[in-house]
Amino acid sequence: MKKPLYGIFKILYDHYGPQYWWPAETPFEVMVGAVLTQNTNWRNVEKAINNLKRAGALSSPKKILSMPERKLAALIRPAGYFNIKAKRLKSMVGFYVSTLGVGRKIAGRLKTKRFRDELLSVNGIGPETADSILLYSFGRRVFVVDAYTRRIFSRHGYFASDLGYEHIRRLFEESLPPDAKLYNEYHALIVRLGKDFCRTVPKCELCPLSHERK
DNA sequence: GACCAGGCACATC
DNA sequence: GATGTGCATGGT
Repeated sequence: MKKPLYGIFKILYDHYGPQYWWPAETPFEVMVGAVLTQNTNWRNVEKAINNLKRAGALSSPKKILSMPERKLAALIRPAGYFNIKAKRLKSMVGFYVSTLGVGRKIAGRLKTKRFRDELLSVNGIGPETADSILLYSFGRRVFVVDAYTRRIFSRHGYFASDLGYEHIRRLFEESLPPDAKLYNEYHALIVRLGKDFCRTVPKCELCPLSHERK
């Protein structure tokens, strides 16, 4: 019998302690980072975010909207895919200003399901980016699934490696207490574990979960 | 020089 | 509905 997912959380938490996610100064910065980190090393994202900060582009969403796309792309160059991500940032910030409202008043009234659907309709925001924004920027109770989650838990036999995003998300949400703080910490711990051990080594004996393997 | 990193949209079958 | 491909930098 496999250890419950909540048990895995406890192992990780005992091993690593709190992760204090998301690494950003403001909720808006979380949203920008969520787009920039798509298939990209966080170190590269940090360089791009620092460029944006120096340019004053994170102090107000409208600065990003008024900035020429080429200039925006140049600033986020270190994060890779800079042309496509410049477009995605523009559409994401457009949504932030128009639909969510600058004071986030509208967002507060949206139910999470509706909020998620709205985010998914924005160009450049897919399931993981939407869920990262919902959880880490707005504190909504949504479990974030990423490549590490899929890789680690499929290797440990919890599901097939090609199981769909929504199925994996549902599995975690239905197996865990409904607690946004828990989801926050759990996803961060999974990423921490993935960075440490589960990159290219399928079975690493140093992994804190290795003794849980059947 | 190959391989990878906290995905997504779009084309094609 | 599933599968393949382009997007791009910087670290190991």
